[in-house]
Amino acid sequence: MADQHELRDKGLRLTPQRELVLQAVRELGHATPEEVAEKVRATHPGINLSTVYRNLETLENVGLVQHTHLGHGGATYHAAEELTHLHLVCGDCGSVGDAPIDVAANFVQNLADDYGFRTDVSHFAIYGTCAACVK
Amino acid sequence: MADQHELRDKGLRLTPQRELVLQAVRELGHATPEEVAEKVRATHPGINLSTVYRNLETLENVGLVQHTHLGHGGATYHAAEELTHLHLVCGDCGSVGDAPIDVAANFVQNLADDYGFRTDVSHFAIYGTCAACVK
DNA sequence: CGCTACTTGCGAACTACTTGCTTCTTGGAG
DNA sequence: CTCCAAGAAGCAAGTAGTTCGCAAGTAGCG
Repeated sequence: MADQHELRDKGLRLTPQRELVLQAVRELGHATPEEVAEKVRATHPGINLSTVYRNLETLENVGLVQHTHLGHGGATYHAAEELTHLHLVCGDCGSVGDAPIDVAANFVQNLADDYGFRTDVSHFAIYGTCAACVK
Repeated sequence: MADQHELRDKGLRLTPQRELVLQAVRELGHATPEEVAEKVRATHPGINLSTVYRNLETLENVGLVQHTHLGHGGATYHAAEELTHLHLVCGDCGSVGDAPIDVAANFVQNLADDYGFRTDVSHFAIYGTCAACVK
């Protein structure tokens, strides 16, 4: 598995727990640490919450996962491969929709041109009201 | 004061503490509940943190202040009058810059057209790297 | 196969925020 | 001007989410 490479290059190991955490993130799409832990417990009940937290942090350093703020305060994790969309969080119903990252391309360009600011659009959710709740 | 109106219309009161909280938010531009509390304590040392939290919530319901997520998890409050800009948070140095809301106009329009999503751009910070750190 | 450094599990500690309860205060009514 | 009900403040305990310390376990190089 290529993942092993990413880890070992930094002197890290691919432990069963770590593998499970990564797999859980990939399957869940986006999930809070708590949700990841729950998922992992399905196949490995003894895993500790702090292990999940540590592994998410580790995997993030290596670049295999990334976190996003969806608003409630807690971070939400993604597999790095999926980071091609941004999140539309509805303040009314709480749903989280996706949109391809290029709807923001123009916006990102504006910020780069006018402020020299290099934007990571997917890091924060976009807050508003979804189509269903607007009605 | 007009504020009194906004409050009383909803059966709420204008207490010294509430006034101070509002004033602190206005003076600070944007601040975490903790920072507001600290500011208020300068002139009213006995104020309780929970009072600040409750007042921020109350003032938000009335529409005099609004909160934004800047990322660390805690909310950040603004006076409603100042909500005409969005926040550029730098992941490297942690600085928070402002940008007029119209740089996002295009982006907002895209989301509205393609997804029927009504965006509140200022609610979440825009994450990235500021000009100074890009160098 | 053995060793060493990285990891895990677990409990306790922390931080940021919330809630319950009692006492005090605001502000409209009399 | 005084009274009173409802709202608000203060305090303290509670909760959620996350981190830390340390002893025991284990991946993986040699």
